Amino acid sequence: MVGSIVPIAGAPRPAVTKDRILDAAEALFMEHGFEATSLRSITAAAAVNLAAVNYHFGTKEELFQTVLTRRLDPLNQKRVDLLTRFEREAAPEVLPCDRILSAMFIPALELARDPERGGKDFLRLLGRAYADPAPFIRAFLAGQYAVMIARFKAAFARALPNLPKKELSWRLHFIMGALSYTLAGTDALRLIAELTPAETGNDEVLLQRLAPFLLAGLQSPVPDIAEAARVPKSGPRPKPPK
Amino acid sequence: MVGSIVPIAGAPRPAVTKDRILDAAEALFMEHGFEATSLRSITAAAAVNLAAVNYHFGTKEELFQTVLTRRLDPLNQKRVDLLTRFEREAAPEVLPCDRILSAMFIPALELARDPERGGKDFLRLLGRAYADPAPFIRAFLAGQYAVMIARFKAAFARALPNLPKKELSWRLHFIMGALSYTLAGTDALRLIAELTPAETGNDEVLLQRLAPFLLAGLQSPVPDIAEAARVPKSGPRPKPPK
DNA sequence: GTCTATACCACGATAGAC
DNA sequence: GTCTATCGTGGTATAGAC
Repeated sequence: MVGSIVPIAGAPRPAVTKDRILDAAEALFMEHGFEATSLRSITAAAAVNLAAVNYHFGTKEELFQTVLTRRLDPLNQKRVDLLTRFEREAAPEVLPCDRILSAMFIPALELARDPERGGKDFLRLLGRAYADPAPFIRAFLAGQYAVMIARFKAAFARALPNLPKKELSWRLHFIMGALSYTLAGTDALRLIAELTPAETGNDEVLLQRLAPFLLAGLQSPVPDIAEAARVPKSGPRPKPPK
Repeated sequence: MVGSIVPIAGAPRPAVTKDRILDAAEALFMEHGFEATSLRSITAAAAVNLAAVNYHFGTKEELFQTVLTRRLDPLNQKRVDLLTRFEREAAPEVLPCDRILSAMFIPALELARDPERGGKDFLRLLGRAYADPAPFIRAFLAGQYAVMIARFKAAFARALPNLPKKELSWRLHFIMGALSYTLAGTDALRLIAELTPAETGNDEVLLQRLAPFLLAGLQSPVPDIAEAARVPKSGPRPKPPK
């Protein structure tokens, strides 16, 4: 496996082929998405041979997964660790929702501010991957997130004992959707909201605004779905006589 | 233009080449996404020649845009019309937030229940397109949504007079994110939330749950961003002494 | 105007030489 | 480990048949 034999000289080898490919791939995947990024452009940017990708990673898909795992594994681990720490600090009381959400957001904010680990660009890539229709990407992310989501869901269930489990599942789903979409960046969509690039470029402020928004939805009363299931054909329901 | 001269016989011409391509493309784009769908698979499914796409639509991108426009233009027009109608019915009082959200959701629900117009499958395609990183898709959708979003933003601004315009822009952005992600379907992600396919398959119930969630966030008090801007390095802020 | 056959170049992947 | 050569498939363009 990698590193079974260390290099003879511990000198500062700037970047081995494998790392050069990973760095170039992260930047290009981030900019153009998975399908639109060619292996030829990656190997050209990394100044390595085309076949090196196949040798080190197998397929383009495996390369993509490696790019994601490199950052995502530590991120989700930090989230779980931070949640555990918050819960212990709050014990014996139940950790409130806003603190649970903080345990999800704070590690992401730290990552966004650390250019050494990819910074906000990686969060953009992650958000895009989260919305990608490619089955292999969806299956991969489901596995990556499964443990973290289960852990956070249990924490929310304790904080919201009156919320049905199924409703909680939906709300977590909505939260992940809004979060990933927001992190994916806005590009042309920022025009829709009439936000200037300066306002959208700061991920910290962005997540600081998103968290209260999601918190309010999470803590809202349970809707009566059974009654509202039949939607009138564009017809107004509580219409006043005038 | 199309239809400048009607066919000599008004017979039920089942499907001309152009429509056959559009129908096949819609189904395949929906199933595999834009990049992963080949023109050869589309023309094979439509039983037309490969070059017919180039003749009728120019490029693959233009074909994709045409597929989207066919459903999206009427959908957004209905949303604006319904909002206008609701506002007139509520006059002279200001239309409340939940009614404004209804004007966005009801036409989408009707579309989801109409297989003749693509049904829920089209909404899935739309949600995926909304999250696609391809620049041409983002720019296209920004243009498609610009008028509708501006109209709804004005309505929300009247319903929430104390909410700063900038905060409202953000919240609309979050709403569009959660909505598009939810409509895009869940596939592998539904495993994260531990939802069964039967529970996720019903778009009506899904949107009925999403609307109250978003409404609560939309109406939540304005957060104090200035003070919260500095996030501690994983450090707990309101930590009680123990 | 419509449609077809065909050619072109870039892509991901792989085998085999070095 | 690295490289060259090559294969099948992708989007695109065009010449020409109906």
